[in-house]
Amino acid sequence: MTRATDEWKQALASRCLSGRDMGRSSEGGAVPTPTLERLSTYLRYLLELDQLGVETVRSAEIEAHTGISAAQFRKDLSYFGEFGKPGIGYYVSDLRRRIATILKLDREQLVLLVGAGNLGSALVAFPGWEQYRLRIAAVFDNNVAKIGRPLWDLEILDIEHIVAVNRELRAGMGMIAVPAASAQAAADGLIRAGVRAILNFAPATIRAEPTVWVRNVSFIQEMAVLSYCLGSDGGCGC
Amino acid sequence: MTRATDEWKQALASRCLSGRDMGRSSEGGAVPTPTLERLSTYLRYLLELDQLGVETVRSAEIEAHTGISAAQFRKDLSYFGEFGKPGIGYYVSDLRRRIATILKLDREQLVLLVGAGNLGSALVAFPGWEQYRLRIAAVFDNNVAKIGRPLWDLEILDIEHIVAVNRELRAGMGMIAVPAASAQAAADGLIRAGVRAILNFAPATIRAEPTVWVRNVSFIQEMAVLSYCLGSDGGCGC
DNA sequence: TAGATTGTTAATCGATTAACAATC
DNA sequence: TAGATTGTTAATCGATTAACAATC
Repeated sequence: MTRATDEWKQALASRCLSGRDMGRSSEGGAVPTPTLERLSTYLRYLLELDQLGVETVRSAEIEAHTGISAAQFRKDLSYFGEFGKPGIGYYVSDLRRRIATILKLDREQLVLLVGAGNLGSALVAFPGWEQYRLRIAAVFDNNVAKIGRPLWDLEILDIEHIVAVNRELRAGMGMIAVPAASAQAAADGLIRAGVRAILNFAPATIRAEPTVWVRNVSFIQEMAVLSYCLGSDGGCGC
Repeated sequence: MTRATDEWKQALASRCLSGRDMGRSSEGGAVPTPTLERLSTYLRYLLELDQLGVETVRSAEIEAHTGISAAQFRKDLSYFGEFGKPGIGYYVSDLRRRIATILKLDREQLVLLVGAGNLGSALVAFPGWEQYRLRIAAVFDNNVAKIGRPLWDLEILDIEHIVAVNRELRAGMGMIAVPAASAQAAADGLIRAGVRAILNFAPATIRAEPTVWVRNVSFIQEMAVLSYCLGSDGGCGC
């Protein structure tokens, strides 16, 4: 058995896994992680309302449509300033814009994708990126049979060239859509290329320096939680 | 603007979104949701160790390889009983088996998938299901151009037939991999078919009775959180 | 003005951590 | 036995909720 070095323990602990670290609001206070996660849900609903031409929205309506309580919504916003008018509510397009700015989604953010398999293909084809001003700028793989081939409107690039490619692109974010066994190598490549935030879809734990943010999406873990809930008629932890 | 009925508010609140509801351990106590989520991470690591032929593992090693603290690991297990031997650690294959049983992954669990697009295709092709004893038993779509065609080793079925099909299969879980606009209809179909737990990949809020468990996987929300973290050199909430 | 809804505070609730007695 | 590691308790920490004064 390998034992963790203190370095690696520290690296893990200081990132996303412990839930201990906080964001900073514009006023310097700490922003809870769940607040950041919910901001994106508010943004989704506000984009919907904006497209429908709705002008104002009240916190009670946010609760009705997202399931997040009105009090929670107002508390979440309070980390970043004042957004509404008592007696009226919130101006949809103003709030949408301000939340987008908080999340740095008011400018285009480039994303590198590692893994041109089925999941990678689905990620590139996902139609929602544009609305959030995220753009997958390049796709990489280590499979010579795939390199050079197209993946939708992108050409699959050699993972060996990731550093050189991103010297041009300067993407700040990356996604890992490779098998678990290759996930760490993919992360290392992204980090060498200058990526500072990584979304990992592989069922594997990624090691990275504390300056690199890593979040994990594991649908198999989600299904495991739901499996536990099966059979319980209420009061399940999910 | 539509206002939420109390019914619908209640339905939302009593499911997964608030984090208020708890699971129940075998001893009747409440199990925190984060504990259930971590159990699946432990299981993943234990499956790895088991395949490597490792016989015992200590909580400090769990911490080193998963980033979840040793104290947290022991606390999580304590909701379900005693699993280890002081001075020794845990027997890998025993612990693996017992965690699988807690998560009801000691038997095959059937899953219905709605949506035979790129994401649905990637989900069917995902090689990890078998290890968790999850099996996608049928795929449904409402697109006549797709119905009847194969998706890997499955035939894409008409969503209209979902109730009849699941009268045979008796799957308890479902996954939604359709555009946001169709997500609620997909959920309604799954629920009519008798599914009790749903994993929703669409960026949409699903309404369901409190007896149906819903969890959401939203990679765009994950990317939004990471986007917020960009630029902060440390102390980001993710 | 009267009614409605915000922003914020304090109270509650729940999860994580640290420490250590029990025990292999 | 001595050393190691568990299971559990109590303390800490953080997030959610409820209530209400401020204000449109």
